[in-house]
Amino acid sequence: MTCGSYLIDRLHQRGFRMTPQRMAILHTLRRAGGHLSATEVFERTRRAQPGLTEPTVYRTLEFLAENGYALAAHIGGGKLVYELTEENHHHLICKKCGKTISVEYTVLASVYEQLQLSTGYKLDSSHVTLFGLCPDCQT
Amino acid sequence: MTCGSYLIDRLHQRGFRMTPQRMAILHTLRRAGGHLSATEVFERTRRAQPGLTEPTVYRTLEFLAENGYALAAHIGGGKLVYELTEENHHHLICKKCGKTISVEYTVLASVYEQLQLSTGYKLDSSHVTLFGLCPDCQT
DNA sequence: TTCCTTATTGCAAGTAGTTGCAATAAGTAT
DNA sequence: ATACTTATTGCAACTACTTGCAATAAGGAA
Ligand SMILES: [Mn+2]
Ligand SMILES: [Mn+2]
Ligand SMILES: [Zn+2]
Ligand SMILES: [Zn+2]
Repeated sequence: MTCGSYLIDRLHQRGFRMTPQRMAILHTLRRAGGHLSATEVFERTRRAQPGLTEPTVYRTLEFLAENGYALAAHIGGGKLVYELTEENHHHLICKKCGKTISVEYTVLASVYEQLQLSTGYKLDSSHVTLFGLCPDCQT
Repeated sequence: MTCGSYLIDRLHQRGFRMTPQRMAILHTLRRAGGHLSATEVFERTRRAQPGLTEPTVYRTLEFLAENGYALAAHIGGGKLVYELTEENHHHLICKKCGKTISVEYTVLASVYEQLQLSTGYKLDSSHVTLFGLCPDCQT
């Protein structure tokens, strides 16, 4: 039916509920395919859900990310974006022009394992964002 | 004299100016020793500089970080903090309890070099923040 | 269907951070 | 000292994000 239906059982098993708002926000994320800010999600989802409010969007996105239904990424300048969980990947972002490239999930795996051993911290090893300067901006 | 005096020549060489506001903000950062948010910097610096405004604080901190006079770090939840450049280090932050530990600068050097070779990006290799769960929060 | 519990939402008000622009004042030259 | 250039600031208005709380409604039980 709608594009969030597949989640209903998983939500219920954990005591959560499916709502029209969550359904619509999931639909927006699915349709976008890539990274969206909370404001973008709000503006796009509102078209199908006129009553939708900003706090609901912020809380829903946080909820989805915390429970593994979506990925969050800090992309610099304090900006936070979300996307639906697809295959695992990381990002390199150019601080100057904003150009973003994806990095294989496996590239960071060994380093993170080493750090986990030496510190005891269990590190996020998915959807990590690294910053730098792209080839064009290194003048 | 005041704790930002040592910067005056370096600023002038680049066409920048030293101001009472910058001096006072540098003094606040120096005295704190560790990470401070923009709001914390504003509230502390205002005590010595009553006319100081928020935009000036935000712009000054951004200026200091962009020009290598201070370090910025995203510490999760969209929070951004600043500190004066001392010895190089990274941070591991627990997403649950917020506990932060420092990591040797050298730990990440080799990985970042490899990534630079494979992507062409020149990556930030100082004051990197990684997220995860500390030993206590891994239940 | 109807009732019940409580997760979730909307509202209203608040805090945090940003931006355009005119006024100020740091530094330099005369 | 004085005048000049323009980097920097303060102001005001704006956008982004958060929070407490009462009202709503999802899901389960009777
Ligand atoms: Mn991504
Ligand atoms: Mn630090
Ligand atoms: Zn670039
Ligand atoms: Zn912890």
